[in-house]
Amino acid sequence: MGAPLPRDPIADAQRNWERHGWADVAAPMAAITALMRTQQILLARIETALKPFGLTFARYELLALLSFARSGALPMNKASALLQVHPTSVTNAVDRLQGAGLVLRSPHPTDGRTTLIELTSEGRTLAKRATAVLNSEVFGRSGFEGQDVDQLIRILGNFRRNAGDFSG
Amino acid sequence: MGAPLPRDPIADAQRNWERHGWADVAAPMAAITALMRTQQILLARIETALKPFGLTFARYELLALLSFARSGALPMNKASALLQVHPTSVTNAVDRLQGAGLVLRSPHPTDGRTTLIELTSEGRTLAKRATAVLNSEVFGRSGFEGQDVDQLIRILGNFRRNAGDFSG
DNA sequence: TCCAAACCCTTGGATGTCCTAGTATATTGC
DNA sequence: GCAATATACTAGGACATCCAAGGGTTTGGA
Repeated sequence: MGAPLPRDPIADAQRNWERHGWADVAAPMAAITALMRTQQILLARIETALKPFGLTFARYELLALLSFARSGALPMNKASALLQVHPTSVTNAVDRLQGAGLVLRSPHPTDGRTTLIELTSEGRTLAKRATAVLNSEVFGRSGFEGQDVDQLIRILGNFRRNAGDFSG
Repeated sequence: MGAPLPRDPIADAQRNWERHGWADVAAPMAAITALMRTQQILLARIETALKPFGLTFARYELLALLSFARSGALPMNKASALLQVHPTSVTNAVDRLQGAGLVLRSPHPTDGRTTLIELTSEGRTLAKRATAVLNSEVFGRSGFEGQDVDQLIRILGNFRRNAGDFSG
């Protein structure tokens, strides 16, 4: 977006919070704001890596999820639950993936309400190639140190459990 | 979106990565995926808290930024740089805030290219009230433990510096 | 001086997310 | 068995983000 700022704007915000008498919540405010910004940076990296494949992160996630399902197929509602996004977002992603020939919709054998998303062979191939690039260009160069990765997994895992994402 | 899942889908993904021979990047993948999901949860909480004020997080951030500027005014490009979002996103936010009477555009006194965003008194009042609610309902109940907040600030701060957000 | 390059903001288009509402199919209870 | 309730997916709309392109303003070098 531009050259680096001379100072960390989030640290400045934290100081502003403290100066205004909100010292008790200044640190969580800073942590949450930093998390939002970090997500933005990482998402941009991921989208850049996926662009050559004509994929976005949302579509890639669905493709990857399907590729790990033994049968290569999942009901839409199951995909929505596992990806933890709104059902309409899955509909949107499937529309586009289907248009690109990477997945197809098929009726559920026993439940007429349910639609199965099936990976095509093109979809499976593309998922594999995209994963290789993501692994090498994004996850392999995350910029997080080894111990920090473990800390993040622990802290964010606790948070997500408390937020009701999973009960395990 | 629904009931908690019986198992953590991100931990499952991490196991899938390891099982497919990508053990070297499985942990960063899990950390990054968890970060994306956490951002989603936090954003939803923030948007819920701001809804009664007719604000979104993007608009709130701009309002808050202005309220900390001594003069209560900032050039659009400065706001874009400090919030670290694309200039068009600022245009969009200003359009809506202006429509709500919370800010107004005024010409820069010496540079004809630049537009200043000015907080109105309604804007200043609303920013104050919205901040109070965010502090008590979101930041004050973040769900992160004290030490973890410090860890997050440190880890994400290092990441953002390495990513070129700031040089400090 | 003067014109090209740099900078600032806005418009238009593509994507993704969510919410609300509507249609179709299953399940449950009387 | 049939009506009421629950579940699954989709259509339409509101927002936010980014990119590409365009028009106006400044700056700086020839």
